[in-house]
Amino acid sequence: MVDRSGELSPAILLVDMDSFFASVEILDDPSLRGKPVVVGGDGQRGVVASASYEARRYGIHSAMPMAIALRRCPDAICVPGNMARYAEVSRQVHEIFADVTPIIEPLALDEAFLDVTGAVKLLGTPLEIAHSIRYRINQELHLDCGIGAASSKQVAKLASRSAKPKIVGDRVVPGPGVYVVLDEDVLRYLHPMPVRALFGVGPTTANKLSRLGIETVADLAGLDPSMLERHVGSAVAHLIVDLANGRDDRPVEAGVKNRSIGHEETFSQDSFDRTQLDHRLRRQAQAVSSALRESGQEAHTVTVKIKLSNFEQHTRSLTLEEGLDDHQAIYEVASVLLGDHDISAGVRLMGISASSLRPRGGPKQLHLGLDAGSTADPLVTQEARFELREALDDIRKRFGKQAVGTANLLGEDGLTSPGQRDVAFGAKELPQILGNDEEI
DNA sequence: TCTGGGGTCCTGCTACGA
DNA sequence: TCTGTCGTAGCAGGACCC
Repeated sequence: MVDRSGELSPAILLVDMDSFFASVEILDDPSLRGKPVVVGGDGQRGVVASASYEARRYGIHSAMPMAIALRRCPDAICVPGNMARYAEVSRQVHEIFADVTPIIEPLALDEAFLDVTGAVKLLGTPLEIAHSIRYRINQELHLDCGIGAASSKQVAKLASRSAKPKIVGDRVVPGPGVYVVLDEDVLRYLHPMPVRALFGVGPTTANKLSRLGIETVADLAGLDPSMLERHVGSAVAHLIVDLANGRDDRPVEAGVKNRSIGHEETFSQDSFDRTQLDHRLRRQAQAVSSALRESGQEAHTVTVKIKLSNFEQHTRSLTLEEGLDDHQAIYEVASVLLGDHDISAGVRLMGISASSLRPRGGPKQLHLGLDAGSTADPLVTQEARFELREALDDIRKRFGKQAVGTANLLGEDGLTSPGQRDVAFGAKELPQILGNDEEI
């Protein structure tokens, strides 16, 4: 067969590791090889994060409640999972990608888009590049993957599924490993698929479309998006009709930063106890603040989410002028937000998320909490103000009297004048809680 | 059968300032 | 001074992804 993958422009690969978490567990413990392995939370409330192909033969798949998975296959070996280890292997996989192209957009630990357009002259056609990446992952890391190649992200993603092994009945049928969809074949490839295959069509949207008699991508392709707007919203309507017609010009973007960082947990038993929730909130605030500092960012919005025993979900959020990255400050904001929640129904899950992220170390707007009336704010403490003043004095001692000033004295570019340090103070007050932080 | 944890994006509503 | 309009930002909820 003639390799025409060189005609793809841009040439986009989607590399998807096979049963990634389960495969890493088997790699680390070869006695698991050939056995049904499921990775995920144990207990009654966990779900499957990854399942080996032997486990999939029993109808087990990711996101399935662990209780059901174990009922389907009582002999399945349940492994709790080790995200740090998976992240480490993921980094090794990315090192192989980096030898091919710098344009890598990770989707998850086990998946990434690669734009290999620039590598074609040097390394061969996209098909040859895909095979060489697969070969190296297999030889160097002893793992398998499926790779889809196309000139758009959406089609490359679907092609990667076509490349992977399939479960037919209770048999595992090997896939081709690499699957290329040429531009001239895109519509032929897409149109017979169910609408659910498209990115952006989940169970809810698929149900709505089904009620309108739209079952396949071909059904969707012939529609005017404005006819769908009333049912699925304008953004989704335009997105899915475009995708159904093979229109997708989203580029592969390298170095995309997270927009939020969060931590949440489902409790083994519903909690009705505010003191217990408060302890857990403090722990979650520590996890989030550590992650923020590790990423070199600070958050201006803090959101507390709870899921009640009846699965109702509620969020409360607060946006602050100053960025937070220390756990005490995040905890205090989260604590106020949690106080707004009615927990009488019992809390199944609770989490904190930090968003509106900005790089740490840029010009800061700290809050003094010193002006009249501001002490009404529950977050203002005498201690914090005292410590803040001490910190200011320290800054002035070390960097001079001009080292700190008020935000309204900043230049139009938001920066202090040359020679000044990068700390300024705003007028609306909510204190930066300083010091006494065992993590700092 | 009974639903995790990490995220992103969109929508509708409300408040607020110009 | 009051009222209506518009744009923007924040908030809460929902759908989606892996």
